[in-house]
Amino acid sequence: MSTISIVLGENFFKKDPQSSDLGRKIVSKGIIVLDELGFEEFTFKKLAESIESTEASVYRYFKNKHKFLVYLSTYYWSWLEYVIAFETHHFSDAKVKLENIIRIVCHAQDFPDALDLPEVDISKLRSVIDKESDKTYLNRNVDEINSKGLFTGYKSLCSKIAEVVAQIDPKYPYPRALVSMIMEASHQQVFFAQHLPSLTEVSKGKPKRLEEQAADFLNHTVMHSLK
Amino acid sequence: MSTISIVLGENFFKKDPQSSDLGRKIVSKGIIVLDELGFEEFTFKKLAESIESTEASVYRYFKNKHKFLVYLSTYYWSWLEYVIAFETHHFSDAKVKLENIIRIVCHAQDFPDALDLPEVDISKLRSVIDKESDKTYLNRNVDEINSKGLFTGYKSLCSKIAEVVAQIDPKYPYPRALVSMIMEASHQQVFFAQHLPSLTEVSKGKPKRLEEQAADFLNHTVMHSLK
DNA sequence: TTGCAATCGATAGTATTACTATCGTTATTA
DNA sequence: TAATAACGATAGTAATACTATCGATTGCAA
Repeated sequence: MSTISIVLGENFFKKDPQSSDLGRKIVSKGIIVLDELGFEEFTFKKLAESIESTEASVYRYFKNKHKFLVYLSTYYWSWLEYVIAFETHHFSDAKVKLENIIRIVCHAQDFPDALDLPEVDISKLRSVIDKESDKTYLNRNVDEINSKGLFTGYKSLCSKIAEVVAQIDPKYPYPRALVSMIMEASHQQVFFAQHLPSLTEVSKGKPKRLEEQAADFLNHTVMHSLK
Repeated sequence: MSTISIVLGENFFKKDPQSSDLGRKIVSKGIIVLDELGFEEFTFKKLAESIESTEASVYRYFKNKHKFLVYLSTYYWSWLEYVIAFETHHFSDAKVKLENIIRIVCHAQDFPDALDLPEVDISKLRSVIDKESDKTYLNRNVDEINSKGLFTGYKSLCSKIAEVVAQIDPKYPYPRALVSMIMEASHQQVFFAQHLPSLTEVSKGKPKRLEEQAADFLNHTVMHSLK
């Protein structure tokens, strides 16, 4: 048996949280507390209390909570890129491949346990990403953060998907815009279904899961745009 | 000559900012300061200083800065709904109508001075909406805020556009999802062009304005999805 | 014109946030 | 055995996000 691990560069932290028990606890419990409180209410002090450590110790690993969110987001996008590669590399037909990618992006299908992450509850992390990941870049310091390479996880994932789009229809003029739009929509539509249901047909009252409904909608949109 | 005015209900404030000079100043200067500092750095104290008033006075009008953002957002969506009605009511062909609506939503075309707002710099307000409006609902209190009717401005606008979509293609299964997706994309794509250019073909290096390029992309997407 | 209410500035005060810094103990490693 | 790293404990600071009170001005109504 094996486990995978996502390794992030040193720009993402002050001290690598994967290098110690405390660090791993900060990440795994941080996801849970962040999910419960939301980014605005979340503080390092509250996280520290929940793991019976101290504020100062958490600050040894991350400069501030925004950087912590960037770390978690990149961790998630890197994992997703790996899952997509693992699950779709064998599809030769680009159309089928893209359809599956979209289903994975939406979490419309299960993935094998081998792709689980040690210590990290991936569905909680996904929940955090849905609600908070936009805040990584909806920020006054986007340009500075971007210049340090902290968005490469997301950009790399989008690029790879855009390449598949371009394979299907090389003349389509907006592969990257289309991909970034559906990436955002993949969590927005589920969020809307849960909180502002009048904004979407994705709905709790239907037989399929919200994630599957979102994937159906996005696949419909993408396939009609192409070729 | 005439000016229009957007009137919001009393759930949006503690004291109606349109009822006094100070209130109007809070709104008009608030937009500017918010645009400059970004939501996280923005405080009522800084706003108060910039209009030579006091923190306590600002708090007399708005409970907190999040409510202030909700006020501004609703103000903007209400204005936009009015502009759309004014500028597109004469189109009988639903397709042409939708195309124009999308151009207006993206700010891809000018509007007559008659639709200007007194005391409010609409392009600055638009800039604030682009960067910050998602934070109105990406929030732990979405459900509470929604239950007080504070998102009706946005929901109403989306509904009206979705109706036009349904007119064009009554069998299309996702009119509301499509509209909410492109509403979000209309500011995201411009934001990406400015800060994360690898995520979109909308680009500063092209002859058309970013807003026009975004409108072209969204019109392409919508028209291929329908019928 | 007296008086009342509303408005606002001025000031003060509190709890929490977002950190930074230092110190001492314990565990690890060389 | 000695050095070092990791961490908990504690303290402290500036800013934030408020709430509360007081007094001066202004307009309007009896």
